Amino acid sequence: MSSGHEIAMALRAAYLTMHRQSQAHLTKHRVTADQFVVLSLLTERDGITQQEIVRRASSDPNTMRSMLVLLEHRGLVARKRHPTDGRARHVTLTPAGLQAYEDLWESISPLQERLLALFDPFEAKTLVELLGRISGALARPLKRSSGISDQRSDRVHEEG
Amino acid sequence: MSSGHEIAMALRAAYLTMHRQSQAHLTKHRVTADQFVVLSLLTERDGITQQEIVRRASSDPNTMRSMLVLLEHRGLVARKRHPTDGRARHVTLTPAGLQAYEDLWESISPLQERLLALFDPFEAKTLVELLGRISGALARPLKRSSGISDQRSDRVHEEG
DNA sequence: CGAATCTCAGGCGAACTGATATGC
DNA sequence: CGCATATCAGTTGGCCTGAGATTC
Repeated sequence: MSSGHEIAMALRAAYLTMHRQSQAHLTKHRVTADQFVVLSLLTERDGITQQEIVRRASSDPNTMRSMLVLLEHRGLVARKRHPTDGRARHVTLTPAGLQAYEDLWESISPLQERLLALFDPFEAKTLVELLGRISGALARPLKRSSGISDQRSDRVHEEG
Repeated sequence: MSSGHEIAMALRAAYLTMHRQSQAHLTKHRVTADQFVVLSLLTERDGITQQEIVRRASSDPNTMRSMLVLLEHRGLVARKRHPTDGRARHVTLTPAGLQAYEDLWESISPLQERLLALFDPFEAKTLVELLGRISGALARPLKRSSGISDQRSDRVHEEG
């Protein structure tokens, strides 16, 4: 029991199901689940580089750029030059973006409560820990990110 | 700690990381991770309807049709009329499809072992159970599937 | 110089909407 | 008839490859 394949299929089913539900809750705001993720990352730490967003969102530079350009056109984020590194972009949430995020949060919070209600506190903690093990161990060095450290550097744990 | 959002982000990161790795391992065979999932479902139970595949793959009819048409053009699956229901399609794996699946399995098994090695047996079982709770509880009645019962019916649990 | 960050062009698989044909 | 299954047309967002510009 519990082969690697079984874990993979369970992970896939859980993610796709949740993702569909998220999409459904957000679609009336004309925002996708992935765009919501980007906005939420910016509320957690505003003013970071695109590369940093790429890492936190488990995405890639090209995809993230087009997403951010789209969000910029809607006035939800601002993309300025990084003050000390001319190569990088300093991405921030606009007031409209923050407002949009709060509206989106209201739309999606019933789903998140429903998700949380499936577990007792210990189970929830366990689940997050086990999932973190997967993303931690299987994460690839996409572009060998060394990090600019916008405000403070968070160590990139290179797996041995 | 462990809010609904935190669970969702951990789930997302774990899935996307695993999905990228799977893609990378399969790309040399010109098969996507989702196509591999379809093939693996057919090896578990061959000769089922498209609707059944849709449910098991957590997908939708339109997407699944185009995937199956693609796999049919490559000679990996066959799509015939269902013997007792003229509306349905009876999807089977061709010999070439079975061979392809075995090759794909070899390519991807190192990743699956790596995935499995992250957990002790109890953790693996726990993880699968917790993930199953998510897909079970959040699954939507996409089209209110009643099931044709290809070989035996598996009860569709309508949530109350 | 090399390396990092981002930009740009283009292609592709998957998900979706909405409408339609056909058989139960 | 209603309903279920599958099909078809078309759109979109996200992921990818590969190339290039700019800056460190």
